[in-house]
Amino acid sequence: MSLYDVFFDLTRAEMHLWDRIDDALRAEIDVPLGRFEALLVLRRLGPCRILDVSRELALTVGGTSKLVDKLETTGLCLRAPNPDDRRSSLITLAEAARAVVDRGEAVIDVTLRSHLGVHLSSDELSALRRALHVLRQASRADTSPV
Amino acid sequence: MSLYDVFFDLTRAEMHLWDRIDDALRAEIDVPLGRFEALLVLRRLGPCRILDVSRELALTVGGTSKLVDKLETTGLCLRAPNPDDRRSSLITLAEAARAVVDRGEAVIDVTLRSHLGVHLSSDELSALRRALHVLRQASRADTSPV
DNA sequence: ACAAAGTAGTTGACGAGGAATATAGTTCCT
DNA sequence: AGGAACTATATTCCTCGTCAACTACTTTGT
Repeated sequence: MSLYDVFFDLTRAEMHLWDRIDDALRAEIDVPLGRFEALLVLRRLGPCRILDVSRELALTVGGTSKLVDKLETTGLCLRAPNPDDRRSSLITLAEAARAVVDRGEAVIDVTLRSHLGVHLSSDELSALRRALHVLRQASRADTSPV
Repeated sequence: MSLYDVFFDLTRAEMHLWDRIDDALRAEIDVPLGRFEALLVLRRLGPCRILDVSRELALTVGGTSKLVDKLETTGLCLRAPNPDDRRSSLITLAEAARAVVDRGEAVIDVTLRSHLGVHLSSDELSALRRALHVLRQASRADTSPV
């Protein structure tokens, strides 16, 4: 049993959960998970720059720019000029998007309950949560100094 | 603290570890991780069909076909006619690939030690292993009956 | 034996996201 | 003030992997 086996299970569990949530979100609110994650960030941060969103999502700025393009053309967010820095825009969650985000959140919760909650005891779940959180913090520390 | 937070940490930990291993493999053996995973499967299963590889990797058959194309053009594996079923080929690891796989395995191990082993206690690691394995088994059960 | 149904693989069109590049604006230094 | 260096974003091209359509072969049922 090597570390690779742990990593392999990590990747496949991630792929599977991602796909289940993505399916559910597309079916219920017609927004794929990648875009929905950006909506959650926008709601949490309030109006902010592409760069801020890209950091939260651990995506490149270029990728985030395109992601926001799509949200904008579907009317879920909008770019407004940033009065403090004309290089950037402030990305704002559209008012109409709030209800969508609320519904999507509920969809995710239901999906995860039936795919995480069902299979793991609450002890296993909190152990998982703790370990993943440690790794996430480590990866932040590993990435941000770059 | 919602289940989504656990899922979010899961995805970002996965992305980060994937990228670290991918970087290391490209640097050391010039094979990206996606292709390397297929090599590991081929070594483990011996000569087998596209379908078998696709199941192991949890990819579509079409994607796996293209993955094997690339391994074949770089000389790491080869397709041979399957005597038992002329619809399919048997994919075989090239002899020359064995040394590459051995080196890649070592590269992965070093990389994971410095990104998993360093940050998690052995208790945390085995809890992580256990929880992920449960999820992986659940996703197999969820997928194969389809 | 033969048609119908099922299975293995390939291919082309597509979408996601990264890397490199281009552009515009800002900051710093003198 | 004026230029060098830096920063924020947008854009282009590339790779990866999915989906859907298609071909070829095999299995099943009669």
